Amino acid sequence: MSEKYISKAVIGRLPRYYRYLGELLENDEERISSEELSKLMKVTASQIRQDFNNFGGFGQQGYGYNVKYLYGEIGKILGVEQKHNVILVGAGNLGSALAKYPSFPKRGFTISGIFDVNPDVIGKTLNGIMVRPMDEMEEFIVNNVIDIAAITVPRDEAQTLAEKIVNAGVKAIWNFSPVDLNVGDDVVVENVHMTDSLLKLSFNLAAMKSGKWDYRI
Amino acid sequence: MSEKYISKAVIGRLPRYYRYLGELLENDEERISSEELSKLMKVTASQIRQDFNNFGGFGQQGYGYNVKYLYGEIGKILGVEQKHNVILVGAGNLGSALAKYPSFPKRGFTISGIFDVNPDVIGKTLNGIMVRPMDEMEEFIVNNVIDIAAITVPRDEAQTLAEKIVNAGVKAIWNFSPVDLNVGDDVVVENVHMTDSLLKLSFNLAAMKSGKWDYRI
DNA sequence: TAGATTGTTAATCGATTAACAATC
DNA sequence: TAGATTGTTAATCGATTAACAATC
Repeated sequence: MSEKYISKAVIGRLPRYYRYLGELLENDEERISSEELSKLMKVTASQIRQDFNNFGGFGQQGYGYNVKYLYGEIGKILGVEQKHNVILVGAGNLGSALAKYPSFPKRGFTISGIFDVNPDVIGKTLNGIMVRPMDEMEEFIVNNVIDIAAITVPRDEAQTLAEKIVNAGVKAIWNFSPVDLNVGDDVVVENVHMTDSLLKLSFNLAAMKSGKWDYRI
Repeated sequence: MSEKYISKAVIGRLPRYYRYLGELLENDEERISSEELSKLMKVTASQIRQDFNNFGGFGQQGYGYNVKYLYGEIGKILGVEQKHNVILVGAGNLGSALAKYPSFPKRGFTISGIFDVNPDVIGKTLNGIMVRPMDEMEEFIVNNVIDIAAITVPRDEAQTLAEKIVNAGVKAIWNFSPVDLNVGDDVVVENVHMTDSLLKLSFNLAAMKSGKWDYRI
């Protein structure tokens, strides 16, 4: 296997590059050097060049990087070129917010199914998509081509549902439940643990105020 | 300054420890060794001991760690002992979801104000809290003791509002807008960039399917 | 006391930064 | 061609893991 190893650190930075390049593109910037981008993003130019060169050379000596081209290449790497079918598992407050979030369709992520156990929401529509009973989820996954399942159910239901989702053939889970899901290693999981995030903020605030810990990078 | 330096990596792991210890406590576990916890959390026992010892010795040789005590100590470190007053800046889909999220009050984070520019939502209530006009935000911050502002407004409004929030005296921003906020270094910012998170998932899915990159830890 | 397990030092590993030759 | 800036190797820095002495 001759696959190039890409570290978690690099992967974590790619969406941020994509975001900044998208903004530069909006502002009709044609080219940018690693030095200029480094000032904008507050990282080192060296890191930018190292990061990009994990995927091959996108720049040109003496010129820098063509913004449009670089944006496109990083988009390809991130899989934004392909369309993705997403289901929402859980139509509570967070699920509803995701259903209406405009950035996802813009990036090619289409919500094609929403599922919940609550009879009060089943049959209602969220952003034009009908909420179906949770029982029908597996059949729906099998009959449609679902790439990603976003899980927004309560903690204790998440693992069981994740197993059903995986058994039905989904290979990517976007997990908003405050648990670490246990799935096979042919399935990728990305967690959004909002409470963890809030506690990190709380730590940093307490650390700053107390002066007890030096916590910055 | 004799403050102990705590790395970002360690801070990032604290909420996860807190979560696991909370679950152990729910299950009436009295003690746990770093070895047992390491199996549960899928990290090394060595890392657990190193992490805890950043803050002083919480364990006892030959015994391990007392779950209740350790949970309490990490809670203190994370600032969960104190009550926090939070305002929501932006009452759109995500803001509404946050207003109704039950985990936050449970951890001592009280939403005491919600602000929006949209006349359609101003005056309405979210989870019993009235949505106020954005104009009133700064006065509200000054008159109340606000610890944290959660920003869920569109990208282009985030920086301007962040400045107003900071000028009014808030020292912690929980940022859900897809931009990096520019604030002084006496203000802490924690980002929840959901699109970035989705793109990471998309990358990992594409990498796994294509076999082009070896991307796991 | 003997066994278990922490706290902590030392060794290893990986990621970031610096430097510079290659080249547009 | 000369100047600019990349791509890439080497040096540094930081984080993780291993090992073990301290001690409950």
